[in-house]
Amino acid sequence: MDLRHLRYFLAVADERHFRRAAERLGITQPPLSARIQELERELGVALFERGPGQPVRVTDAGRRLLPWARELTEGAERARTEVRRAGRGGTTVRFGVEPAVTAHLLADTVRRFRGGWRT
Amino acid sequence: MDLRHLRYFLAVADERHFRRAAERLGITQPPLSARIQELERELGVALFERGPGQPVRVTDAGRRLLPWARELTEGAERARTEVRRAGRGGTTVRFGVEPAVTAHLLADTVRRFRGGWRT
DNA sequence: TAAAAATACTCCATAGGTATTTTAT
DNA sequence: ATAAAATACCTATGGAGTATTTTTA
Repeated sequence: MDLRHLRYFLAVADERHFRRAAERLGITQPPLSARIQELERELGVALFERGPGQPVRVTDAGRRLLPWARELTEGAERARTEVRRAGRGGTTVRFGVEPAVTAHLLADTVRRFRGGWRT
Repeated sequence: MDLRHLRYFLAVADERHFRRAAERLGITQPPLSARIQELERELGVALFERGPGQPVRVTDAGRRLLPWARELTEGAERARTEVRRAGRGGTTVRFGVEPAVTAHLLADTVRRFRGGWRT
């Protein structure tokens, strides 16, 4: 299982249609079917019910995979962004905001931050 | 960037030594160097300082990648486990515990759960 | 009969192996 | 001189494409 399998899985789950999902992914339908079959074989479980003339349905096991697939593909994207930024000398900040901090104060602070903290 | 790149990255960061990391990964040193170089090229930044005779050091950007690499590789493992279990008809439970719940009560409840809830 | 996924195959890109080179200590 | 990573090159696996088949509604 790699990130490609998860992206493909998400596309099929989203489109509920292999050909359209393949189109969205910029590939053709057969390799998409192959990748999904690989994933299903590795996990030992069907992720979709499908067949000619039937609508594609996500199975229970597939539904379990959905949030993980989203988390992992999005996490990879965030990692790329953060590390690239670090490579350009930037950084990434994460902070909590207590309820006592008003939206106005927060917005004002962010505005100053983007201006370079010239208070 | 796929999960393999992240596993390889973690191995090198852990061993601080390409040959030993490769050994741990069950491959040889040259393809490991190649995969790390690919990752660095994709991210546009050096992840390690290295060279003959120098110790391998993780760069600042590499340090930014570390927690993501751990989260993503471990997340993939958890996803596999959870979906396989669902395929066997099992499920995965996640719940919070308020401080009023004593460790003893919690342990007792888990024990009953594993026994099939025959209260 | 039509639509959709599966299958068969071919080709190419990429991962991994072996041998060798380069270079900082 | 040594140790370690980089490079060169070869091979094989696997991902993607095209053509075709299968199947069920």
